[in-house]
Amino acid sequence: MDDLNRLIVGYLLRDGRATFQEIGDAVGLSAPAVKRRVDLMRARGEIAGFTAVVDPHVLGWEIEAYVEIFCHGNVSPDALARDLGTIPEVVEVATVTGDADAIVHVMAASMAGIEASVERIRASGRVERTRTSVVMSRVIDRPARPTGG
Amino acid sequence: MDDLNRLIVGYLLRDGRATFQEIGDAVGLSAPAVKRRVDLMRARGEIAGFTAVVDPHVLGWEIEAYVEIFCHGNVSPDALARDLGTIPEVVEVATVTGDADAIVHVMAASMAGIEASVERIRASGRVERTRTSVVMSRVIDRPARPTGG
DNA sequence: ACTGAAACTCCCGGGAA
DNA sequence: TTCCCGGGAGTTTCAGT
Repeated sequence: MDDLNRLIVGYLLRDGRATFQEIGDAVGLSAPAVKRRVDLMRARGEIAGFTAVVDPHVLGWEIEAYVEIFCHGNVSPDALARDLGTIPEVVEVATVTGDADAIVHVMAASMAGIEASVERIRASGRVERTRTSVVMSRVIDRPARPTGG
Repeated sequence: MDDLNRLIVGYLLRDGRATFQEIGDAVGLSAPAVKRRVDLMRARGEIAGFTAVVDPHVLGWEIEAYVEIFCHGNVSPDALARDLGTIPEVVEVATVTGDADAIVHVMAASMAGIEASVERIRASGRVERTRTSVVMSRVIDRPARPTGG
């Protein structure tokens, strides 16, 4: 991963549909050279793909919440992935330091969907209790952190 | 926002660099027809843009944290956006119900970067105290929630 | 449908191991 | 020499009107 690739990635983050020629002009490479590098990065998994950036409301995901989960004893990330991976509303899971064992980001079409998801989270394995913070308004949401996939 | 547009968006979420013709074949439209619809959705802001999906580590954002912030009195989303928008490491901000007033997602290149960001968050305006949960491992990170921008 | 432009695929040249 | 990487031209496909 050299600086040239970083430049190309930076360009693609700002405009995922930029032409290879356009990128090439920006970084000082020919279009085929850019394509080769992009193909390589895709093959290596450094670029997972390309996606449209969509207002979540458009997709019908109206409500979201952050659920802190507190577990019995130790939690392995693998177990978490296994237990929570089957819940479609679960969009993000990260084990964290501090009070909680993990933070789960949930998105659903309605409050009932959030409730059901939290219920499923509770039911899954070692979860002792949860603490839910429902999002009232999303103030900042930057593309700096691509969500992977 | 009709079903046809939803189909098109769905296709673009899976492949942000799909050609209009390819999308047209999938949804039963001609390429120009697809383009007109996509242009309209972009103009309306339903599609905010297109971006590459990148492994965050590749960009040098090695460490992330969730910072709950507790404020004096009321917090307006606008004020939050103004105060926190200038901190580049701040990737997500959402006002929430529950204990905290808002949850801030921070990504940085190092723990020092996280620390500096939290310091800046504290310094900005009405923040009374913060509670930081550093991410140990990101277990699930789904593309279902496009990150906006 | 038509025009211009971009993508894709060769093959070639130069520099480093 | 061998391998890697970038440049260039021809062909096909796509974008835009």
